[in-house]
Order: sequence, then structure tokens, then C-alpha cells
Amino acid sequence: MVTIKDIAKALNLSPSTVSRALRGSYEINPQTKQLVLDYAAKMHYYPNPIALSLKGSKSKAIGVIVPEIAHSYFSQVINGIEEVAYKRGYHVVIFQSLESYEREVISIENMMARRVDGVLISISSYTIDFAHLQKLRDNQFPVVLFDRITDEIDTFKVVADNFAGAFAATEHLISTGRRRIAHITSLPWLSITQERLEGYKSALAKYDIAFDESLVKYCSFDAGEITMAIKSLLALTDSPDAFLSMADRLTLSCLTNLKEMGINIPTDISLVGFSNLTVAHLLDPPFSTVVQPAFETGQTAAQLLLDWIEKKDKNVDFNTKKLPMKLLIRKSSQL
Amino acid sequence: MVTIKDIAKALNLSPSTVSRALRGSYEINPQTKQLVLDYAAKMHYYPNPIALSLKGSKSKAIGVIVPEIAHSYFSQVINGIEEVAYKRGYHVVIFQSLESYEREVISIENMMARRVDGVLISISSYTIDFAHLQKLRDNQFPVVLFDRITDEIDTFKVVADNFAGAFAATEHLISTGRRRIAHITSLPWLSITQERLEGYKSALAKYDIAFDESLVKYCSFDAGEITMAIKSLLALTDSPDAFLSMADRLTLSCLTNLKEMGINIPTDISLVGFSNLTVAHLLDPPFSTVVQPAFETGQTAAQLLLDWIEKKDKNVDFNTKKLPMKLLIRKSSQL
DNA sequence: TTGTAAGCGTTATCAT
DNA sequence: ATGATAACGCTTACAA
Repeated sequence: MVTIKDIAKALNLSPSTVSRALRGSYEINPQTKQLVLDYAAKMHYYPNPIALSLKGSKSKAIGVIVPEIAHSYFSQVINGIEEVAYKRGYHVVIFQSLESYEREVISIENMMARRVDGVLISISSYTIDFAHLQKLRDNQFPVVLFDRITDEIDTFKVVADNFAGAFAATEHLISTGRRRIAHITSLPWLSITQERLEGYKSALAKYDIAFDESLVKYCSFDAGEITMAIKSLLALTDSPDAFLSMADRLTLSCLTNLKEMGINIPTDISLVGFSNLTVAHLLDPPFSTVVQPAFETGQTAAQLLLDWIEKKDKNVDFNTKKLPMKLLIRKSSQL
Repeated sequence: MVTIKDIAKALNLSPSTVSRALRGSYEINPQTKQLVLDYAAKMHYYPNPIALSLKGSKSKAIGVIVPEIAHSYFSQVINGIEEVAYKRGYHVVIFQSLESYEREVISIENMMARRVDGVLISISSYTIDFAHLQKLRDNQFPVVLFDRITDEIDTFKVVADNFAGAFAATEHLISTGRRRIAHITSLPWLSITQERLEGYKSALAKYDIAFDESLVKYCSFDAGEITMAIKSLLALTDSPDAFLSMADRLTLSCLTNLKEMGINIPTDISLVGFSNLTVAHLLDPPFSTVVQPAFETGQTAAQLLLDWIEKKDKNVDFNTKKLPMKLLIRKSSQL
């Protein structure tokens, strides 16, 4: 590994001159500059980013925390983040919280110890205390929230238009004549859960359909829970004629369960689910999905974060970006 | 951020004493040591990894290059890598080659500039020159290859037992009475392509079925190409009664195309595909898959790399780890 | 047992 | 236009 010192020695110059030539900063003798540049190129000189970090107290790395990497939605988000970061000379350090609050806190500490320049995070399902994030913000540290956000932290946020997505899906089901639409969703305290529920309610209201609490099921990550939820829905006297599931794992679980029970989709029950699976059209039946703008979410969040990091004045005007959802109607909800 | 100097000043000690107390190295006065430890804990001292890196010329970071992050197989591999790296105090810097040789080379340079301690790589489909990897090895730099490997680089490698996987899938199809088994595969120069083809051939041989070159189709990443390949296979006088596809994208493409053509699966044509999709059982029809040990591949590769990095003596005995595949028989190949 | 000083690679400041 | 020096945070001979 060639260093500035090596070059200086070889060219009989001082390290500072070489440094300046390399970054063209001060008015250097053009010849000296050319000499240095040529020699550096010949020797494959690369500045040592670690020394740079130590000097400038910025690491040119950003941290990302997602609940799980191997999940179509999040891997697509990471893809978007990586694309932007890569172009702007940052690298991406990934951690997964595995939906655990403790792991999320540890990951944050880890990242700070690693001196990342900023953090992108989609908060875990079991995070209800945000002190670890607030502490970062208190220290003026750049944090951008995406997907699963919270009101408790004042910062940039990037989300999908969950309200609109749920509204559109519900309206679509209503337009096919469905009136008893079950709403299978995630944990009640999550922002996405609440926004989606509002979209659902709002669509019902638009068509004068009474909201029925018993059609809403909140499911944790226990696989048995969703099976129970579905069974109890089907046992209702006025049982549902449609299922709207609000997360990938729920969507797949609904499909698996209903098929196992021998229920005909969409004749008996229509199905629409939030999902970023790329194979929805190949499922049996081809599955109607509300698709989240995963890649764009990653890009947008990364852009906001990097702009913020690189901004000189620390006066930032926070806002929340809402990206459009896409409703793809397929056979599982077509009557 | 508290530094060793801060602690030294506060405690009226020298930085070196604090440093030694912190890592318990030299025989320090137990009381001094306790004092330092307590104060450090109270002040939330974390060693600055950047300073450590600059000093020790190791970054505690490993680089990973995959063709694409948002791909079920690779995201599962990354998951395995991350798990091991995280536990051992390393962080993972991810790059994607997007199947481009140029991007792969640039990613390697980028990683070296970042001073990662080692590299894990699954080579891109269009990499046929390995000089960029050989150069690393020439400098004694730790590189572990996984999934898509090459004979040209002598190092640790982790692969799935592609031969066995293809053999088992072919044998299964034969056992259901199929004799004209089409082999839809990736680019011919890839290690995985060759191994899988050998497994296929070998199974045919075992049952005295002549190998027919015209049943083998190599497909690039052009989506139209696979459609063409399928059409030409179906146009054969003695057209295939089974399709064996050797990569996720091919598998899905086969399914989409055959369904569009109105071909009945498995009655007309049986289908088995290499795939790490977690929803294969929900496809129409439920899809028989050869599943790669993605997570284990990531774990194993990371373990080998970190052991190597941390090894004192540089005499390493390279070997190639072969992990078992799993054949999951579902309706698409059951007669 | 503890302190001093040099060095990892780079750049900013202050000479010259 | 160029050079010397100090500093970023930490470790480690070497000295005391």
C-alpha cells in the first residue's frame, strides 16, 4: 500500500506538498502537481480512508438497521440504499434487529462505536421506547426513519402511502361487491398498522359500510396466531367475504391457511394482500397485491440522509416523504 | 465521545496507563485498573475503531460481493454472513456486481481502498478473467469464494453440492417415468452450470437414457431468450416431457411461459427447478424445488474467512466445502 | 507500576 | 510554491 509519505520520499517532496497536489487544493506548481499525479497513478495510490476518517471524524459509512435482510421488502430497500450510497462514495453497514428491541439498541451502539456518519432505520416491531434514537438526535446525529416510523422522533421520515394503499385495496374489494372485509394486520402500535387501518376504515365509511371491530385481527410473529385469527373470523355468524392482509408474512399465511381449509379463492373469499413478492402473479390463484415502493424508499431515505450529513449548516427542516403504493389486481380478488 | 486522553486527564494518569488498564495487558495496579474501568464505564467509553484500524492496520470489516442483493438466494446468504460476522465483532460491507465484470472489479478496488480485512465473493456471470482476484491472492489477501467459484483461484471455497442436487432432481423425474428431460441452465462457463449439467448427465447415464444435446439450453439474462429456448424445445419432434431449470430466474420464467402457453403441469410437462423462494409451495402448481443451503453457505464462508484473517501463521491449507442440497418434491413433478 | 514518545496516514496551520 | 509541525485516538517500546 503506497502512502503519501512514500510518494514524497520518492519524489523528494514533503508530504504536505504531495497531499496538496493530490487534492489540487493550494496553488501548486503545475509541474509538481503533474509529477505527483502521474507517480501516484503509476503506483496505484489510494488515499487511506481510515486515516481520513481519523482526521476528519467522518467515516463515509452509513448504518442501516432493518428487521430482517432476507425479506423481499427489506432486501429491495437495501438495494435502493446501496445504489445511492455507492454512487456518493459511502459504504453501507447493515444490521438486522430481528424484530428485537434489545438487538436494535445493541446495533445502534455498535454503529456509533463504528462511527458511522448517519443511520437509516426501520424500527423493530417490539420497539416502543425510543430513547436510543432520541439520544442520537439530541446529539445532532443524523437519523432517517423509513417504513416503520414514530411520531416521537422529530426527523426525516420516508414512508409508503399506507393510508392510500389500504384505501385503494378496500375500495377495490367493495367495488366487487364485498361488504364483510376482514383486516388482518400486524402489531397495533406500529405506524404502518395504524395508517393502514385508517385507510381501510375510511374506504368503508365512503361506502357507508359500518366498521366492525370483530373483523380486525392483530397478529404477532407467532405463526399459530394467524391460523387462530383466521379460524375465529370464519366462525363468525356473519363471516367475512374478503380478507385484506397488511404484511407479507400475513398475506402468505392467509393464503396457506385458506387453501388448507379448502376455501375457494376468490369465489368464497376474496384476497388482497400487502406484499413485495415478485412472484405474486405465479401464486395459486394469482394474487392481488398492494406493492410498496421498496427500492424508491431506500433511494429516497439514503438521499435524505446523505444530503443531511453533507450539509454545512445544521439547520434542517424535517419532513416526511410519502411514496405512492401500487395496487395490482389479480385473480384472487376478481369476481 | 470520550477518549482515552479524556479519561487520563480526569484521573490524573497517562494515556498509556489508561490504555493498559482498559485492556488489562500489563501488570497494572489493580486499584488503578478498577478506577479506570469504572470511570470508563460511567462515561460510556468506547474505543474508537478507526484509530484502532489506523494503528493495527486491520479494519474489522469484511467485504461481500454478490451479483444482486434483492434475490432470495443471496439475501439468505448475506443473512448467514451477517450472523457470523456480527457475533465475531466484524461488520459487513456489501457490494453488488449486478452481473457486471466491470462493477465487480470496481467493487474490489473500492473494498481494498476501504481496507477490508477480507473478501467474500460469488463471481458475476460475466467474469471470465480473474486477475483482480488473483492479484489479491498474490498479496496474501484472504478471499473466500462461494456459490459461483473458479478453478483459477486457489483458495477456500464454499459451494452447494450442485452435482448431487441436479442428480437427485433428474433421478426423481426419471422415476416418475419422464425420459425427455430438458435442461434449462445459465451461462455455460459458470462453475454451477457445469456441475449441474454433470449431475444431470450422470443421472441419465445411470438409467441408460441417452444424453441429447438439443435438450440443453443455456440462457443469458435476456428475458426473451428463455422464451425462445422454451419454444424451440417444444417445437422439437421428440419434445420434452419434463423441464429442469437450474436457477431461480429460469425456474420462474419457465413456469410463467408454460402457463401462458396453456401447458398442463405436470400432466403434459413436469417441472423441477433450482430455487430458494420461500413460497414455492404456494405457486400454481406447488413447485418442486432443489433448495440451496443459502444461509449455511453464508455462515460457512464467513467462518472460514474470519478464521483465516485471525490466524497467526499464514500457512493455510485450502479446501472446498460442499454443502448438501435439498430436493423438495411437490405437485409440479408428481404424476 | 507508571509515564514518555513515536507512529499509523492524512491534512490544516503556520512558517519560509 | 513548498516545507515543518501538530493533531486525530490509540498502542507500544523504552525509560523512569
